[in-house]
Amino acid sequence: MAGPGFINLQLKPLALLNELSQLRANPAGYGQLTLGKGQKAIVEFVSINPTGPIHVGHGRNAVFGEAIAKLLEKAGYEVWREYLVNDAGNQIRLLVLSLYARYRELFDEEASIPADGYSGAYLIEIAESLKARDGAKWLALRDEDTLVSELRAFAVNACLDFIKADITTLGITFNRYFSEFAMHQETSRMAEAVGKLRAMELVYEGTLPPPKGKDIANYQPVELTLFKATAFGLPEDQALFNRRGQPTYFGQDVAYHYDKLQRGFTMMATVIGIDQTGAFKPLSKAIEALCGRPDAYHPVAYEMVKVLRNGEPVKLSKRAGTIVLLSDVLAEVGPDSFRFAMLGVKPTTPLVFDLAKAVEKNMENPVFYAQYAHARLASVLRQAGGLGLALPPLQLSTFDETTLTPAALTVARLLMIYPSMLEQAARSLEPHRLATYATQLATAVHSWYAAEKWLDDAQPTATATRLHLALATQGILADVLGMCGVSAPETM
RNA sequence: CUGCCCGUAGCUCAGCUGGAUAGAGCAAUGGUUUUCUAAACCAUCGGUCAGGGGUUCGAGUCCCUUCGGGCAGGCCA
Repeated sequence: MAGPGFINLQLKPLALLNELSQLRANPAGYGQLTLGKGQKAIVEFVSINPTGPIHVGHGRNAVFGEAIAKLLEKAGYEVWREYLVNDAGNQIRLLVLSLYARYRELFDEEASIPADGYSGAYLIEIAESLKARDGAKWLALRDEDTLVSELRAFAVNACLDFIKADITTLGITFNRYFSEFAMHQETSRMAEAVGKLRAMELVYEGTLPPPKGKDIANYQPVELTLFKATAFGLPEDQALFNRRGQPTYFGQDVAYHYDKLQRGFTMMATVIGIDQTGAFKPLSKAIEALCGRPDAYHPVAYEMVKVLRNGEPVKLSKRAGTIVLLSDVLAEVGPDSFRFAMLGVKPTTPLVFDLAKAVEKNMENPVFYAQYAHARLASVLRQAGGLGLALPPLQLSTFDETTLTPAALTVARLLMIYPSMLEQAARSLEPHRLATYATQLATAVHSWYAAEKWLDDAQPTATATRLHLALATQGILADVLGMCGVSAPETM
């Protein structure tokens, strides 16, 4: 952290004064970068299939995505936040049929949840609201296709309501919940994208080799519409449509990202789980072909969250109903401490989330440490005001760097690297640097706080210099905590 | 079998484009409030950066390899 040498000795005289003057002149804009040059960026995140409530692991996605969005704004992009509602696949059919089984159970009618369906208790709740809305209206209807088309919107929206409640608790707002189903209903993006790729001779009709690593009974090769991923050095081509002629997941993704390009986004970030990373290689190549730029698409993969309860790992399974709901955890530990815990480690590190420790309100929760540093500075500045030690104007006659102690200079040095830290984090889409920086700065502040006699009438210039630095530090702490989505309390 | 991710102090984790004696918090031990928030500070203890080889003036960081752990590998979702 200290790096080579003693940077504070290398500081040119007045460098700190100039820096603080800039900060004072425009507190909100300090650290604002121009990397994005006002270009349109889209951050797609969460995007969980609307088939039920979300668990604690999805919270990591939400927190990371929001922090990336804030970073890109800081970097000078015009940022759009989007949730892709995957309501076009077969899982929605299973969801509706599972819901319908629960619905029939409410009337003591014969019912069975499909083999690959959803048996979680939340569907009982949703079935009850369906019954409340429509009564016995659907009991006589047994045709599955009709059921799916009639109840699709209700089922999806009910599940989305669960998800949106958690999103709201986390303080996140999406510009749009983008319905994949609606895109296919209302536009011809799929055909357009495929046509464009075909014109580049990247789409052809052909057969794929049997899948490796797994034996599939009765495997029958069939001719499909394929994207020529092998042209980009990937091991296999990728199917755009399945044998029934419907778009595959890959095909839907290609169409969706083509839509993003048509909407004018030149920077497309997507936060996805590590288990999805196999999919983004061919997708990134398809996007590269569609827009002609290899740097438009930025997938950000994050590792899974392992949850410990009483020291034992909790197995996460929607089907078994053993998921740890995000809403439960948020209710227990609060959004601030959850967000900071999720942001504190880099996304490629598997995160162990200990429920017992997350509930504790002590140093196991670093968010308190950082917030406390902010509150302490606020307290000093309050006291100064009460004692009539109001800050004189920030200028050469009232600011003397040579009066600053080593602890204060450590803080000053951290303030001055704030913009470069932000740039680094924005360039690499690594928001965990924000949390790391916040903790570093808080550590320096606590040491500083304990080392000083803050309000010293006998030494007005030294006191004023300290207070100027404290005010600036408080501002930076508040800013970086805000970037993490965490509050910066004046008192604790 | 193939691909991706990970392996840093007893535990949970940092470590910017390779740069000087590897850093925090928790845990352990001992100190610090006649002044401004002790949810804090200070000191001590604790690491052959999984093992081995290579590139380099210099490697936790880059390359190869071994071991160990995780996740993927339909036209599924």
